[in-house]
Amino acid sequence: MTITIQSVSSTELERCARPIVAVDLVIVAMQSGALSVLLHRRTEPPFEGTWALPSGVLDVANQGWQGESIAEAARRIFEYQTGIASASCHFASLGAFGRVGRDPRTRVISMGWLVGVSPEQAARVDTDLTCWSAIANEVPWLRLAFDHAEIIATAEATIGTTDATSLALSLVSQPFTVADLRGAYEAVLGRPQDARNFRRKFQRLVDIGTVVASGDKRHQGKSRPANVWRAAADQTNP
Amino acid sequence: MTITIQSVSSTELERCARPIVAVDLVIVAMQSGALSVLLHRRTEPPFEGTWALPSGVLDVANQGWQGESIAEAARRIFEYQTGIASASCHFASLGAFGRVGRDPRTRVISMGWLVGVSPEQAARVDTDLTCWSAIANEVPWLRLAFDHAEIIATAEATIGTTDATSLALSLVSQPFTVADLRGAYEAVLGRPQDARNFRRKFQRLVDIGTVVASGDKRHQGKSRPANVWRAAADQTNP
DNA sequence: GCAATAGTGTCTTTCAGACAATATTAG
DNA sequence: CTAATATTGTCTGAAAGACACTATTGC
Repeated sequence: MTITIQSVSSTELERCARPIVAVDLVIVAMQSGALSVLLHRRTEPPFEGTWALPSGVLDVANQGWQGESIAEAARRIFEYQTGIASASCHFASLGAFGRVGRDPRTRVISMGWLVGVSPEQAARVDTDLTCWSAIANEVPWLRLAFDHAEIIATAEATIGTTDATSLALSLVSQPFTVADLRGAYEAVLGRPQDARNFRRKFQRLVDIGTVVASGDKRHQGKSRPANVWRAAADQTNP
Repeated sequence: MTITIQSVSSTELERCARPIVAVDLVIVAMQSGALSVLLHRRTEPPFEGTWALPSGVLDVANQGWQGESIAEAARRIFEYQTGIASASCHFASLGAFGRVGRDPRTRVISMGWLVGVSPEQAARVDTDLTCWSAIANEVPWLRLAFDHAEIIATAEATIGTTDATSLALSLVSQPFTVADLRGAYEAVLGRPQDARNFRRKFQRLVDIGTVVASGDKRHQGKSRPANVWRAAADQTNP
């Protein structure tokens, strides 16, 4: 038996039911040396009173034509929810989360995005109905709204398998010392990094131009001053 | 200035415009030693007469409640379009493709999926309005419908960066010889593999149980018979 | 014996991880 | 001089790539 491949007809395309497409943000920052996720407390059903990821709905009709791209939506919703300019932040897609029933109201396909922000940026977020929860802390995950625990688990897996450099660079204040960046790597990778081996890895980042010397030095207390560095301009992933 | 994070309200969720969510399949198979992609010729606008990837629309309302998950949709549409049982095939998500204007009719967010099929399965697909096009062949990509050239480019990038083992195992007939699998690796990686170094890599797959000896031997023409092997049962990615 | 493919071992390079000593500042 | 942090170099093991020979079959 052979099969002939068929296209979706235009009439079928017009008639068929459509889901909502949303964006869920896993916004991470360093809090006292560990990775934390930004959560906010829901004030209406469903899941009223539980913690949830910041999110928003993809714009399909505005801006004159078909709305905005998914990456644009992620940045717009991030800026709307946090007030932070997205240009200096690291964005990485976590894929689609489309389980049936993940939102009991209607069918929602959500695109997960991982966003890394610096300590200064993180400090600007209002903590009224929000909190930064350590990602290693298992307790709150059990009671998160929707499938947000699954999205955070995917974020953890993505963080663990992709190159840590872009994310770590987005988590440190600019400019930074080698020790600062090493701390970010340790937060991202979840394990201590040997200072000497890390310096070798850092040197490779210098050699390929990912980080550049700022020329200044910085010293804290009574110790030898450290050289300070900056991420090269093109470190954000669109 | 501080910002308070807000949830999407239920009324906004009901009112807002919704996109179509679709699935585009990059179905790959080995054709005379090289990777090929299954294309079909469109018979209606838009892009009438041009080549396109097999695709379908996510089911949101049927099956009683909210329809099907994205992975279920990918397998359903694959089986509908090819007649091949999806259980023995390798599925990997390529992410979302949601550029504004990618479909001129209406806003469509498409989930790309990479599917690897064996030569026997590939041979079952009718070649009436379809073709297997070598993935290294640049010419047809220029004239593909929608953003399907971009999806195939993403598939190539994904193939080049992820571990080739699962995909290669899905591309060979079962059972297979070491030389068969090496040919699949060469097609996937796009470069020749040294037989001796590959045997060492293969031995690691045996050691961790990814492939198991079938016990038989196979010989072609006048040469020494080769041992034949099988992929372990749990090689498909859902 | 000859043709053809299957299967095995060694050397080198590269990268990651374990490990200790020296350098520069404030006090 | 002491405290504190910054910076640098060596050894070792794992894995990948380059490379040549032996083994088993049909004819």
